[in-house]
Amino acid sequence: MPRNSETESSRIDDAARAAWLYYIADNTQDEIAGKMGISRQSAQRLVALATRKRLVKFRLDHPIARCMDLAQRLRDRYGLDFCEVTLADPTSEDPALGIAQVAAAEMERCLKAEEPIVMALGTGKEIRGAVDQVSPIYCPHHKFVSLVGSLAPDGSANFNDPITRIGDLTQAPRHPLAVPVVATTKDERDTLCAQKPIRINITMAQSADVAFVGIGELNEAPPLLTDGFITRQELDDLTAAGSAGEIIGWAYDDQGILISGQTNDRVASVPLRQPPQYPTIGVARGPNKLRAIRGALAGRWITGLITDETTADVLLS
Amino acid sequence: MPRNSETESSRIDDAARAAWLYYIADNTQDEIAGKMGISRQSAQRLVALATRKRLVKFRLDHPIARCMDLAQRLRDRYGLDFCEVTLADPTSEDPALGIAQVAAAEMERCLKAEEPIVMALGTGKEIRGAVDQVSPIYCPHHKFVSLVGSLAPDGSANFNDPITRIGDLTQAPRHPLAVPVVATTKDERDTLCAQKPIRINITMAQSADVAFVGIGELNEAPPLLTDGFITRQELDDLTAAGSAGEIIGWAYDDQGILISGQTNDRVASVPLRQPPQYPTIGVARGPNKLRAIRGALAGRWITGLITDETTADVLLS
DNA sequence: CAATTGTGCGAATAATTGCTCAACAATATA
DNA sequence: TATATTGTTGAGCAATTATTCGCACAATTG
Repeated sequence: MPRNSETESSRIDDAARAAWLYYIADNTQDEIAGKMGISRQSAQRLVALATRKRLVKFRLDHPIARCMDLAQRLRDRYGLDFCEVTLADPTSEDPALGIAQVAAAEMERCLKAEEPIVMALGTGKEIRGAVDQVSPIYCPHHKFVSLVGSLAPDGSANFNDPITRIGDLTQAPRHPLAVPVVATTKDERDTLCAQKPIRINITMAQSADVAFVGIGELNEAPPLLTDGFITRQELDDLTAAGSAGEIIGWAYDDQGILISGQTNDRVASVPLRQPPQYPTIGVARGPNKLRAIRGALAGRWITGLITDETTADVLLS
Repeated sequence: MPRNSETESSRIDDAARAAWLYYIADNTQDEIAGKMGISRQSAQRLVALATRKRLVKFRLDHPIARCMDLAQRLRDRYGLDFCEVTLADPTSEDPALGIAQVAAAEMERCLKAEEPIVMALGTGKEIRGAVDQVSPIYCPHHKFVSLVGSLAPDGSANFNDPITRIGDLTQAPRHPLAVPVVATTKDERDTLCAQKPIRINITMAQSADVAFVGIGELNEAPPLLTDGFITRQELDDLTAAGSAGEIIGWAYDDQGILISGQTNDRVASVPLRQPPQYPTIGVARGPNKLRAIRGALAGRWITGLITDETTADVLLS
């Protein structure tokens, strides 16, 4: 337990200071220890803390020829307005590795706009990871709106919502959707979505200026299942109906056609348009997402894609 | 000598890849070696190359309470519109350490503007260091103009000019001043500045939207002297006349009043206005710059300041 | 009030990274 | 063509960094 909030925040300050001395001023941890009057180990811990808490951000500014080429070919092949391909680490399991940084850079680009914009966000590890990489920018003139319910299955509000986080970073108004991802019945969904605050948010989301969404797989253990938003039975039914993937809860097949009935009747997310009315960037990578990404591209659910080298390779093969 | 440009650029690509695996994907250099099919040492060298070439950039996103406070007090005390204070490493000799990163972030902020702007730049290690930290952004609608001559004393064009560099990064038009910093005689200066292309650039610079300038000291061994722009005799004369510092070549005293005559009669830089007609950010730190910074503040030559903790401390004491 | 728990600390040690050196290959220069 | 020059490589070694462990301390809990 933290001693109190003051010591806690000064520890973070110290961590930032140590990390600065380490990464920017190019000191060794021994030197940092000397300058800050602490032991070498403590210096090491502070630096590690700063990176863990993402106080330091690494950015790689170099166009890798191969990635540029893959992105161009993906744009051409799938008629995308926007595509970025990042490097890949075939070993890593992290679904957001690399693409989070790229998505964050693109989000930041959107946020610099002088005129107010509405940015719509989905959920998932990729979007959350991207938001975590966004640098604090003061832009209270923008608005953030959630495309998908942010109530956990137990009904509690999810404070790890990307919407909450990016609102903090920008000090801008945020509009989470205070509904579950999937309602129990169609009627319940309709009732929930008819509530005035929810209606307002959905309307806002439908006229957003840009959206960032994850692309969910629907195979063995998709996040929708493991996070308890749908049951094993529902997943099996979706699979049997030919589901290839989902975007903000809407399941579609390999051709990108929405699955009729099933959970789609009860999803409380913002309705998707096909093709989208505004730039909609899909953020996804990894072999288990391939089918879902292909479906999303086939159905023109997205106008932009951020993925990695290996995924891009397969999508083009 | 590089084998040829292809191997050269692919080496940089490899460096970027290695650095990505190291900093973003969190691999050890051993793992990188394995994945890229090279020896551990080569992996180490690639990572080092990437950092040396500034392909990887470190950014610290945390408001250090003390720095925020110092900045606020500097703004209040000297009537600045803008002030940022960064951490300090008392040990380091690097005149641009830390402030370069902050200045780069501020430059990037300016560059996001949709409507075209003209950014004016001075010279010196601080400005050069800042420009080196700017990430490539495609913004050909902006323009960059130099406030000070970019011809070396031997008459050769200086390709390390910040203007050239930032023009490359943004793919925007750049307007260097193809004159020496200090002409041999007043007449020569007048003749040079009367040339049409020079006149055009000076006019553009005078109606810029923002400027970033270094603040030069005029003590034992200022850059103006060591780079051969002025002679020892000229420096001694300036010192005797009470010079405290210089901005883009214009020398002023402790009250910020321009030194009359001397090199100021022959400086081929853009004339300064007092106070400036547009945001003018001074970028400087370090004990040997204190007098120069104080003079610049007293004379209201700048509307903004980027400096470090220890310098800020002394400026406020 | 004692037990528990989480957290930070230093010491020791393991892992990783950086540096120097000598050999060598490619290119430029005489 | 011979010879410098420049830059790259791997090996071994030195320096730096990360991890583990046991202990101490403060806050919470029973």
